[in-house]
Amino acid sequence: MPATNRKAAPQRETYHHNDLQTAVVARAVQLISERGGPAFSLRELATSLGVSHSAVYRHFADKDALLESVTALGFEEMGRYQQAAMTRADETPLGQLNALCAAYLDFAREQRGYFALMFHAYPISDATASARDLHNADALDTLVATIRAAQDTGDVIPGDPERLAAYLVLAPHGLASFQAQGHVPAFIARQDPGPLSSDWLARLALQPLLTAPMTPDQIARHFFS
Amino acid sequence: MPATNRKAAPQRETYHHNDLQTAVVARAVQLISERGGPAFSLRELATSLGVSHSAVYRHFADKDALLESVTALGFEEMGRYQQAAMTRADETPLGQLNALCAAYLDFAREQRGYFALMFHAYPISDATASARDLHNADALDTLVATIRAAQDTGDVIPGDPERLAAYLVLAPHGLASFQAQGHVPAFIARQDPGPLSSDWLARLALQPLLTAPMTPDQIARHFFS
DNA sequence: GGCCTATGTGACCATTGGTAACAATGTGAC
DNA sequence: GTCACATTGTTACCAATGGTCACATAGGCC
Repeated sequence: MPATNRKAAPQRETYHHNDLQTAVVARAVQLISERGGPAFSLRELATSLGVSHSAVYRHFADKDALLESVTALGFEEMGRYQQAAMTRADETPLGQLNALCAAYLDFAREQRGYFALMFHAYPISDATASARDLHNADALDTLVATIRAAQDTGDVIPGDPERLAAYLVLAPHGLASFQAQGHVPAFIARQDPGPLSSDWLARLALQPLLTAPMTPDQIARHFFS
Repeated sequence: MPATNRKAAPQRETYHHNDLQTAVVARAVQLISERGGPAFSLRELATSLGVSHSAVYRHFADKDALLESVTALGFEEMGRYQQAAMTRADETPLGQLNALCAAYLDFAREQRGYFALMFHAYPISDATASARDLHNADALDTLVATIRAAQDTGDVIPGDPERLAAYLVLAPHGLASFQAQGHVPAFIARQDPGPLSSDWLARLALQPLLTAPMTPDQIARHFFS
């Protein structure tokens, strides 16, 4: 036998795998995360689960269908990042805004694979598009409420909160998009006096909306005390 | 003969193609532009040029090498968009800023294929990364100078021009990234009272930097007089 | 003309996404 | 229990793809 040029399939003793569907998605998530995108073959995925590649087609119409499932999980995960940011942030609305931006950037950095599927795929599938709209509807409520609160405390400039929210999404998304690609342009990266941190980047995006933006001096003192 | 399931190869009468390298890149640009990304096979490219697929390997080490050449052209093209924006814009610095942002968005929309190669590929190749840095160095000079001018006229809020430039790149890039994927989130799209135009989107990104942001009423009057 | 190099060809390979006929297993009706 | 049937998995197969190699053709230079 030519035997194993791939890692030996973990032999299972039962003929049926009992929850192959879940196992396939889980492994796909893992592979995508490891490789920063859907750079795996169905065959290697199936083999690594000790299953023939055609078994996968019992559970997913094709590879795209599998990727859509994974993408949907990505939006859920992103929602969890957002919620965690809200609960973990200090109590000021401005702190929360900062945490929300930072969470977006953390997600793009830590979950490259998900981010690529969610935002760097073309053409975007209908399923992904509606998953995104659903996520946005939720996320927007939180964001707008937080902006309103930050306006009430006088930290954020006046204006229609939903409009400000639109700005506040675009800049972090732009940054996240660079970040996800693994190469933040130098002239942006050097806005950060230290190693790139999400908190820093979030602050950068937020500055234009602040009634009292920090001076470079203040920033240096605040972060490198 | 099974004959042509693909479009018949345009027969050439000379054995040598005389400038296959150029022809390959040109056709690759065309295919990428038509399909919004590198969704073509070397074989179909070669066949459409009336050449065997292995001929391509005389001029490019592999497919990635070809894509890198195309990507480099993308940065050149983007530079032209930027320059055109500067010369075509009305004479006020603010108008120029708006035109620069709009040009970025126009590029993302009109040159989806280039944009995808340049900014939505992962991992980014070294060649692409340095092409980008080169482009950025040029583009940044223009941008910073324009921002400075707009600050002098009092249209743009004070602050380190390079920092403002960083923001001004991030927001349009975020927008462009959505746009390139063909699905601008609803809550962002509805900031625009009319059909999505780059000019509108540019204005959206610019608003937070303005000393006198427009009201929705003003915008409506300005665009739908 | 003769030689060397550049360029193109066809045959071949392993891998990939996908399909289909078939085999093993679970399940519900009787 | 067992018998039909739907699930789930397997093997064998297919066409397309990126890539390599030995070979063919052409151009340039002596």
